[in-house]
Amino acid sequence: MIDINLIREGSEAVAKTLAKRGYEIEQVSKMFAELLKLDAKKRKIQTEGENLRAERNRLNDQISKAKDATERTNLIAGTKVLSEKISKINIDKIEKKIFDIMAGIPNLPMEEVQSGGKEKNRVVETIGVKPTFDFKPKDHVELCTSLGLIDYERAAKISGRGTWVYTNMGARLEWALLNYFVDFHTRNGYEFIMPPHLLNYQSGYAAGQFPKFAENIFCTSAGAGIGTKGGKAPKFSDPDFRFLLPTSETAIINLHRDEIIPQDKLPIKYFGFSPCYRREIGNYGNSERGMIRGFQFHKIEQFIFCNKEDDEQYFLEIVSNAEELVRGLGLHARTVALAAGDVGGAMAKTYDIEVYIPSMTSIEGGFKEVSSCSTAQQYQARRAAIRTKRTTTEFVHTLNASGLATSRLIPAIVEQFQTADGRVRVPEVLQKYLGGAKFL
RNA sequence: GGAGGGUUACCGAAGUGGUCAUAACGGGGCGGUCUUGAAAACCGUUAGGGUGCAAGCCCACAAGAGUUCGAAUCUCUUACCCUCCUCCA
Repeated sequence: MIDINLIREGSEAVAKTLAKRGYEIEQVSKMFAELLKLDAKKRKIQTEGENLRAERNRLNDQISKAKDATERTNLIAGTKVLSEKISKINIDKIEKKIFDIMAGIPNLPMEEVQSGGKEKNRVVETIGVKPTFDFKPKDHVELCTSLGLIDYERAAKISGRGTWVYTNMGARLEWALLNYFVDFHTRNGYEFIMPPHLLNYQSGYAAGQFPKFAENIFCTSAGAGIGTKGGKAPKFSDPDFRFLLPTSETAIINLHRDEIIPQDKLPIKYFGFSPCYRREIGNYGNSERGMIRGFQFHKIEQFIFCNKEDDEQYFLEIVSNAEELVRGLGLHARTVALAAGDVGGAMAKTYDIEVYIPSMTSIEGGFKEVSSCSTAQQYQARRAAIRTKRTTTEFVHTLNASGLATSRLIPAIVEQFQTADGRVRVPEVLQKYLGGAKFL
């Protein structure tokens, strides 16, 4: 949610900024005109209501002090009229309209963010060197299967498409990656968070998942289920409604929802671990075989709450942390500054770290995102009401970056580190977590 | 799942239809005055939101709805917490 004052004070400048995301200036201006009209109307109605209330409060005060029954009766009659008028004033409807428009406005890309869509993304950093092979390299699905790291077929049997089972050294490799990340962030002074995976509606609402993006989310409720008497689809209104978090970020933001964080607690640096559950509607294609995209994957997320002037500093910090993790594994990857149109709606600036997967070279050069590093500035904090108090209360800035997602690292690792004899070299930093194993 | 009890400020807690939410009373933290220093005492502060140039006004007693001229107080719904029973890794 952006600050409505920005639109009140300079709707043209805001429209111009949104145009960087590909919005039509004319359409945006029209929407703002409508919004400002509603806003003025809302404030007028609100003032009217408050004046009536003030008058009623005055009369009510007099009722208890009335000298005789006649005066009392007259005063009561007066307040009755006022109450009648007050009950007719309904501000909820107009407020909801304003909220709906505001909720639909994405965050404003920062000045340094390139205008335009994906094609304007810019590589800002190259990590490692592109591996070369003097034999015919295999793809990750083949390698993971032949080495017994992942069982795709049985995963389909027990769960369905878009899932996989980690088996044997595959499971240990996954575990090793997570350990490597946990140790790294802990060393850097971040606090480890393991949130519940099922969250309530309010958390989804504050994080912006509901009601607009509900179709991307798995939802549950106690009454839902096949063969259950009275089984039904989950509804928001269901007292047992929960949803499976799409990233631990959703849980971490909500940790401090509706709180005023004391200055001496800032910055708060967390890293969270959870599986990420996503429906991925319409996102499946042949190009994303194996574990490139699934309904459930593991991700460690860095998350920072800070004062606004520290935003830049911590943005650089979380990007460099994510790069450091990739570099530590010895993988070839790159960091890309996303153009405005490719930056997620809640974010003001995003750098993606993309790892190289040789078998996918034909698609965008074979680079796949393993970390998305962003600042939301005040956008998320405003919706979740997370503030701090200096001279007045102000919204904190929130920043988040994967650190990292494992499901795309395994394909990158097995493909980049494969040897002519069909084995895979274990990155040195992971060996201690794998009992010293040098090869898979 | 069953039966009770609760939710008011930083904490404890009073208030049971208007005269106590400018929140009684007790306690802790931080800052200040005073002091050679400390203690004590005193003052300020320790979570708010909306609107307005401002004075101010409105809202906030877990959340929502209702009764009433008027609700912290009465009624209903929901959430959360505690105790006991039941169940359980």
